Formats: sequence, C-alpha cells, structure tokens
Amino acid sequence: MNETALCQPGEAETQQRAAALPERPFFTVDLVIFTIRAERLEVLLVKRAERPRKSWWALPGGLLDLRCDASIEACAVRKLVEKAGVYAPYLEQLKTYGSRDRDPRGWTATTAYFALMASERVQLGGNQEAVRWAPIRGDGVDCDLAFDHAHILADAVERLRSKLEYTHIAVHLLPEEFTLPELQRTYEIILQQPLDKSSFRRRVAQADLLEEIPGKLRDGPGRPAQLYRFRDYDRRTFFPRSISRHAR
Amino acid sequence: MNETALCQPGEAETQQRAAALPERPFFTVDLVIFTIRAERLEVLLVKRAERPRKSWWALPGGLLDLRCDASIEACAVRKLVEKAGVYAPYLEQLKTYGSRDRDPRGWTATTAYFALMASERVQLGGNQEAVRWAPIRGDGVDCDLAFDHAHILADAVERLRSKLEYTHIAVHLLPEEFTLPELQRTYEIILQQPLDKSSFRRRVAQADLLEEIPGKLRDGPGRPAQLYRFRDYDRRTFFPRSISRHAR
DNA sequence: TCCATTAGTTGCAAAAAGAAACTATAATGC
DNA sequence: GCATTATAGTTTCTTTTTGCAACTAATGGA
Repeated sequence: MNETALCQPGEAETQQRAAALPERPFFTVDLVIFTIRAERLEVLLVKRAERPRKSWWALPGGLLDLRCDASIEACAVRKLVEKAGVYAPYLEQLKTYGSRDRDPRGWTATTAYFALMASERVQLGGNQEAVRWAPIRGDGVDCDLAFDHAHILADAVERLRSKLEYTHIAVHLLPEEFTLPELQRTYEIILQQPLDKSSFRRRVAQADLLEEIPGKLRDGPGRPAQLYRFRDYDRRTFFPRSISRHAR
Repeated sequence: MNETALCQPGEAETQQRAAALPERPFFTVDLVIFTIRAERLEVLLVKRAERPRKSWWALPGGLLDLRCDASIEACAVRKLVEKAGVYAPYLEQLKTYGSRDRDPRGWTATTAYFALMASERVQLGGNQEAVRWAPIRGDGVDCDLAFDHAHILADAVERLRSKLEYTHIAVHLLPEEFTLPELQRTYEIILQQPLDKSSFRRRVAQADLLEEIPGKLRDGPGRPAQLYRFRDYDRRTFFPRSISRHAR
C-alpha cells in the first residue's frame, strides 16, 4: 500500500549529522556554451581525459568545490573562466539532472547552465584539454556525447530557441556593437528560419532596448549599416505580447 | 590575477574517489504546491519540527534518499505523495538553489519543484506535521519562511504567472471537468487582473486543447455553463504567437 | 411575467503583422 | 561619370488579430 515504506521515511533526515555515509550525491556543474561562428550556432565541447568515457566528447564542467565555490552559480562562473576564459557573458541556469544511472560511478547530480557569448570574447583554456566548437544540427551535435550530455544539450537548444521568441538574449551572442541585419541573421541562424525584415525591425524598435551609436557605421558590400549597442540588461522583452493583453 | 588560484583547480576532481571528505553538499528537494481555494491562489506550507528554524513555516521537502530515490524527480514525486497524498498532478522542476549560506548547517543544495493541483485532490499527510495552505499575496505569503524559501516561492509565483501566458497549465489547478468561466477566473486570480471574455474564449478555442463534454452542464445562478475536459498533455500552447510569425 | 444573473456570441474599430515594393548608399567595372 | 550590383533601411497596402461593447441565451426567483 504505502509505496514509501521501503524508504523508511524520515530516516534520511536523522542521518543528517552523520557525514560519513554516502547519502549525498556527487554534485557537478556542466556548461552549455553557445556562440555563433561562421554563420552557425556552435557549442563548446571538451574531450574527457579520464575514465569513465575517457576521450569521449562532453560538455565542459566538473565537481563543485565546497571550499571555494560559495554557490552553484559561483561554481558555474569559475568553470566558465577555466574553460572559456570569459568573466561576464550571459549565464543562466538551465536545469538539474540527477539520478542513479546517469554516471556509472553512482548517484550523481549536475546543474547545467547555459552561456551565450560572442566568439571573439572566448579564450579557450590553456590547459591541455582537447577543446572544440561543434556546430548544432537540429537539436544536437553530430558526435556522441558522454553520459546524458546529449539530452542536456537538446534541452539547452530548446530553451535558447524558445527564449529568442520573448527575450533579447540573442544580443549576447554578438559583439558589443552590432548592426540590425547581424542581429536578424543571428535569429535566423538559431531558429533556422528566415524572418521578415520590416516586422523584425518594427519589433526591435518597439522594445526600445538598443541604442544607435551616432555616426558609427559598419562597412561591407552594399550600403553601410548603422551600429547599435544593447542598452541594458533588464527583463523587458522584444516581443511583449501575451495573455495580459486581454486585460481590461 | 587568477581568481581561481585559491581553489587549486583540478584538485576536486582527483578527490572524487575519496568518499569520506565532505566534498559533496547536502542535497534536498523542496516543493511549491499551488492550488486554488476560495478564489485565491494558495501554497502548501509545513511547520518545521526540527532545528534549525524549528517551528518556522517552510516549503515541504527534505533530503534526497539515495537508496530509494532513483532520480531527483522521483524524490519530488515521493515527497509530493508524503505531503499532499497526490500521485500525478502537474510537476515541473523550477530551479536549484545551492550555496554555503542558505542553511546554517553548511553547504546545501535544493532542487525546487512546483506542482499544480485541484484542491479537491489533496489529502494532507497524516503525519503530525503542522500543515497549512497560505494565500499568495503579491509574490509571497504573509508569514516569514525558513531559509531562502521566500525567494524560492517568489520564483515559483513568477514562473507560474509567466507560464500562464503561453501554456495551458492552469487547467491542472481545476478538477477534471470545468467550465470556461471557471478557467478564466483561474487565470484572473493568478494574474490578479480581469481578462476580456471574448478574447479569452477565442484563444482557448484556437488552441483546441479542450473538449466539450456533450450535454454536461454546470448549474449556478444564471445560465448553466458547458463543461469541458482537458484533451491531452502535449506541449501545444494556448497562445502560440511568437517571433516565428515573421517567418516567410 | 419580469428581472437579475451568468453564459455565450457577434460585430466593428483599432492595432499589429505579413508581404512586397520602394528608396538610400556604398563598391565595382566600364 | 555612370550603369550595375549589393545590401540597408523605409513605406505602403492587405490581412489577421485584438479590444471592446453590445447583443442573445438560459436559468431561478420575486
């Protein structure tokens, strides 16, 4: 009847002060670091140096260090610096994956973060780890990934695509100064779908999140384009329509 | 210069097989269980029976049990049964909170889930814990909560409100059969804002997620209302407009 | 029977989006 | 110098969606 009987409910709580038993899972942080390179959405992968899954490609990450990481987020920031040499890109918690089977060594949990940055800002870590940018095809990469990392990556790609629809986050994939055609192309690359120019610009203008850099233009073939800068990092959206519009 | 120098990077990884050191955080799961009662959005709270924060109100939850919980989600389901006596309501991972200071006992992490259910389905746990439904005011409850639970609750309320705008999840707060005015009222209670009747119904009809129960009507004062049932649990949304509409 | 009450529909004006044509500004080649 | 090509940016028009209010429908009770 009581499905929890086998668990001796409450017992775990009383063991709380006995630190020796392995009642606590291994806890890691993994990063899904996206960038745009050569008109493609790409993700940073590292080749595992240790068993298990030695020499498989995996998301960068590693064990939480209770001595130096004040929080999970701080750990993610530290890993980001170690792996991509970047201090302050866009970083957002994605989801936590924890189970008995995701790692052959036993019960582990990992909190995945996803980060966006302009490829110019990345300084790949000097440690001898093999590191690689892999292009996203569909909702993942072409090679196999260790553990459940393909699943995590698919979740991250889905989150990125869906957040494009109601936030401004794509600007973090571009350098500080960028043009509207570049921004639109970023959207198109990620959504894998051409967008209408005038509608796109109408909405960007409405959101009022970008500021024109007076006089500054970017050259290329054809007419030079106006440069813009992201005005601020608040939570207003490009695409503010929602059910609240029914409000009376 | 190198901010991570103090952490002896890489050392944590090599300690991986030494289980005795407390390099793993305490790991718990907390639940934000919402329901609608008496025209209010309410959340389930329990009174802590132990120190620290003894007899403070807190979100229901507790330690992950590595012996019986196959995954974090399984742990959340188990806690949901223990606290609310419910097996299959809507359950979604919210976020993971982990830091050195959130609990005076040391480094802890908790993965918060949020659950929606019709108040009729709840069977408050028989254990002698003090349990209480607290109405949401603004983005929290009136009393103080233990640890960072007020913060978790605020995140859950924000997530619930924002998900109302592009998903169907409010149906999980209603009994299996409900009327459109009841559904609209649910939206209004959560968003704290009156909605336009014809726009609301237009969109619900467009999403095509509800099926009419032929002949079944609900009486009240005035004209009886048609009863509906949620058709299925897929990811289609009530409110499908988004940037992709710019697609050509 | 008439009124209050709530459910559900319809019609219309205003706003937003989609689509395409249009103008603007540069480089290049003759 | 001038047409050509290429890309940036604007305008115009049509269609769709929304906000709003009035309308009809069905019930109970004075």
